[in-house]
Amino acid sequence: MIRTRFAPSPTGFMHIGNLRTALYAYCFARSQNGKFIIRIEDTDRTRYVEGAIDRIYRTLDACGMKEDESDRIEGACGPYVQSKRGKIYAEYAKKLIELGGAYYCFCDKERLESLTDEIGNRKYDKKCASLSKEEIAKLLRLGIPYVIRQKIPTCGTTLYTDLVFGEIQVDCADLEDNILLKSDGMPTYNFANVVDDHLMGITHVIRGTEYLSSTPKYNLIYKSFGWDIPQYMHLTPIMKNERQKLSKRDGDANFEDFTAKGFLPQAIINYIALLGWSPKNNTEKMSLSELISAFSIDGLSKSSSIFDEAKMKWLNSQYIKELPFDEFNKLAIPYYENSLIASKYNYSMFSSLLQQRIDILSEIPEMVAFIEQFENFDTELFVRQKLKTDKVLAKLVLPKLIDLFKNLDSFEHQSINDSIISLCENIGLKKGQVYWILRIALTGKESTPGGGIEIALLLGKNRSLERLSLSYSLLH
RNA sequence: GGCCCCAUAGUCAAGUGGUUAAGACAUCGCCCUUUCACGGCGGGUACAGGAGUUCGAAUCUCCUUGGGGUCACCA
Repeated sequence: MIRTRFAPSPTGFMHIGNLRTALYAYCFARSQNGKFIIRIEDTDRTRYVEGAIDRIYRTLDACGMKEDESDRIEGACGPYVQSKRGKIYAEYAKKLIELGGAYYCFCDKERLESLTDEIGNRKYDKKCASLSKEEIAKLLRLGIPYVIRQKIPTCGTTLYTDLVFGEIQVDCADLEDNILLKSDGMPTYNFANVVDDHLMGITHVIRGTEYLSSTPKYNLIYKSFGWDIPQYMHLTPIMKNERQKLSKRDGDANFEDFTAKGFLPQAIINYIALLGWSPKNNTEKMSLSELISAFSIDGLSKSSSIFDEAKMKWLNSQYIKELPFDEFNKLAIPYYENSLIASKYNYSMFSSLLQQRIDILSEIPEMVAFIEQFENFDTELFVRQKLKTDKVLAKLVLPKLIDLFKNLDSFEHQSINDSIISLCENIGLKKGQVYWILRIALTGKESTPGGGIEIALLLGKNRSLERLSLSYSLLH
């Protein structure tokens, strides 16, 4: 049985890169009829952020990824929060010492710092590795603070096969005797991840490449214990540009910032799935369940990829377009409420125009602002080379449009259209020319959520007339 | 700096010794049209550089260059 895990640290918000790691682990497990486990890695209490765990679950829920075991879903391998597993680590650390894979270290901070070299790197010199049993017992009795360090062979190489990168080989001499158990009794990642992955029966470890070259070290621990080593899939980072990882600070890498901006969770999931992985058949728009059935390890990329919000926007627009109208309208309401038209109109009129022409929901306020906002605008907008319209033509047409609107019996789409057509015939202009002038005169905007008639209908007869007159006066 | 890893267009990416080097986003042009948008059609743009191996290399090897990761009582 395949078992994968997502093991985030509750140190802040849910980063897009983390989400993608979770997504791959989830898809891989589901595609193999395996289990997906969530484990909270909170052994560093100084970095703990209140509410971060909730955010992790909230994000996973929003994306539709349901775990099989976690702190909130009972499983056989709990607890699923590392801070609640202190005793387990202590016990296994002792055992590892007995097995010769670790040792007590009593060196204090000052001594450790004295080991720092010119470039600022520091490597422990294994001083305590040669302490005798008696010395150790004595120091322990004296209550000297200690840590437990991994005992790494002084020579030889260690290697493993990563499922995406292939064979990775590292010289033991390049590895350090890392701290496994801190002086506060808590384990470091170096130890906790090994113990937990083993105890939780994880068969495939899926995580970022920052662990690619330290994995041999972890494998040494598995070997000391005589445990089976899991399979590894290391994932390349998502970059902001060629040289920087997606930054946490800018708020552009945060899942909830994206949803607040009006990105749909399924679009986000879909987009990030494609960053670093591609399906065999090249399809791009895929639901979570399609992602699961298409997922395969050999589609994983070895090189890092740059996050491109423009493409995610495009995907988002695809999802928006296919939403049932009522659902779109419902999602759009908060954005209307935050706009100049708040509680003044029947929002669904706008929704029917907007659904086909926005990429993200947050474009809505700007798109509808013209309804309430009509000020002096640049009359150069009347100039449109393709249609051969200009200010002179606008000056000619506007009075006729005003007359036309005044004399309209019924103010609805069909009748407006009919009279505009006959107007065009009378003065020998193309429909497009008149409509362009109408739309600009009504809105003062180059881009609007609808055409001239739609806008006129939204505004109503009186306001349309007001605006036409005002625009006409601007031409003098 | 040592060690590990990576390298196809502006971006994501197919490609695994023989292809006119896919596709998508973006961009540009045209068409449709009641503007923009939507939609349709089309264009330009890529194998980082250099040596090999081979009849033949984006694909294999080496070097160079560029980039990333790592070297914590952080994960």
